[in-house]
Amino acid sequence: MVDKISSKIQVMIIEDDDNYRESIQSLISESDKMECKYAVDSCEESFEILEKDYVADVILLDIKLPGISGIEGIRKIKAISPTTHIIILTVFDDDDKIFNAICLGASGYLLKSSSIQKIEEAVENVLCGGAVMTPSIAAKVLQMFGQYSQPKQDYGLTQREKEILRLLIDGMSKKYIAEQLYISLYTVDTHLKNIYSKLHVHSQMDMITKTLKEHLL
Amino acid sequence: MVDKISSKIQVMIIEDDDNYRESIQSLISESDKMECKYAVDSCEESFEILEKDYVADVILLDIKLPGISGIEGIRKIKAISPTTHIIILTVFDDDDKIFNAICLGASGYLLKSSSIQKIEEAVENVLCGGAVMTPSIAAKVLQMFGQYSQPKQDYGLTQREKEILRLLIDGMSKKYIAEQLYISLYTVDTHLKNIYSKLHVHSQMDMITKTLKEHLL
DNA sequence: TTTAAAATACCGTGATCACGGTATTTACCC
DNA sequence: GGGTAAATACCGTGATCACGGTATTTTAAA
Repeated sequence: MVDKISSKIQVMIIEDDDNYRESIQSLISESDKMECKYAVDSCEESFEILEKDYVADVILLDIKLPGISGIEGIRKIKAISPTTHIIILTVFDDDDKIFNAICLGASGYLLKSSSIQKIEEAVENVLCGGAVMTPSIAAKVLQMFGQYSQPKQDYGLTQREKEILRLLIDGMSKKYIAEQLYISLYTVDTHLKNIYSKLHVHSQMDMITKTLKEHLL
Repeated sequence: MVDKISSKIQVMIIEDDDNYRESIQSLISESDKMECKYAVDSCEESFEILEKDYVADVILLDIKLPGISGIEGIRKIKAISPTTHIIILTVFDDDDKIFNAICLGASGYLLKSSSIQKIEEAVENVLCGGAVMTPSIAAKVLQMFGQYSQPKQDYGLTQREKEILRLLIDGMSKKYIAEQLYISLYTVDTHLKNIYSKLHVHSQMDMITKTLKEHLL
């Protein structure tokens, strides 16, 4: 038997800074829960390993990498090994890339300055289906969430007007709406005129973009 | 001098479970960084205290409360004391309420089962402008983020088609777009026809709703 | 009970749109 | 050099839209 089956969590590191990579690898080696068989310096290398038999439970992934970047790598890694969880591990200056990363399916985002305890904790958490973020990242994510669900400005639409707006957004024509609501097409027109006036728009298109962008309704 | 000015972080607790409240309060009292002068069992009580001189740095807030709920309370607390950070502290069964909470301006969401170390850590983090989430919450938040920005389906729009789509979403008319791009109105029309065909829609409205809802572009 | 707001209905006109054609030029790939 | 995709241009017709009026009924508030 060449390879003894290990019950430890299989962690892979993709990081081009030799010092950091080796340092993390040796720290992980000291853990009794985790094991790091492969620590590579590019996504390309990791693909080769993953395409063979090796199954990584968690990959610690740097963003700034030569060749295929970490962000791009996420997609491919997920494609080769869907069950593998990815934790982004980087310095804090990538800002907008973070969002790409988490949208692409990374389960966590940690600073390189994080302690080995934090990393171990993160690894365990993502294996349980959780996600991990440093507070600064979390704050940004939450901030975006806040923006996303603010009705902020109230244009004083009446119930009927909102109802008609909803139907229009669902793709119905004025004519069809009139039929559905058992009212005259002229009435729908009047409502529409009032909505336009309240929203300060001059076409259905403007109205719909405004409604969807500002999350009215 | 009645009140000695303390340099410790001022933490307030709003929690209706007597046991839990008192237990947390006494644990905080043991900390040399935090101090808990007020531990109340309703939002109403906290309002009174905040409306006087007292300034809380952080409030640990339960969601399920008699009278004004924690969710509703957030808004008022923020109104009275805008600099106060709020950490939701509750059992994990509120699910959708979490999102309301974070959208309303809570800086963190912890489980009641969290250790005092985690709580202390969280308090320090939110004071630095960070946010804190338990991994399970974070996973949900990220999941929503992922949905929000997936192009998933590619309709094979060409560059020019995307450009025109963008301009239409910015509220421009076909005629105006033609002028801006120095092309004929007929050409815009042709592009539009092709876009319709690729997106399987039959009007600008449908096109825009589809584009915005599916986050194409 | 008076007032105001909301919902309803109607008309006409000019503008814009959707969509069926057809056709040419450019660029790139095999 | 032939094939293909992309971008460009043109035409006509019927449908739909935007918007200016005006006006009645219903409902709710004062």
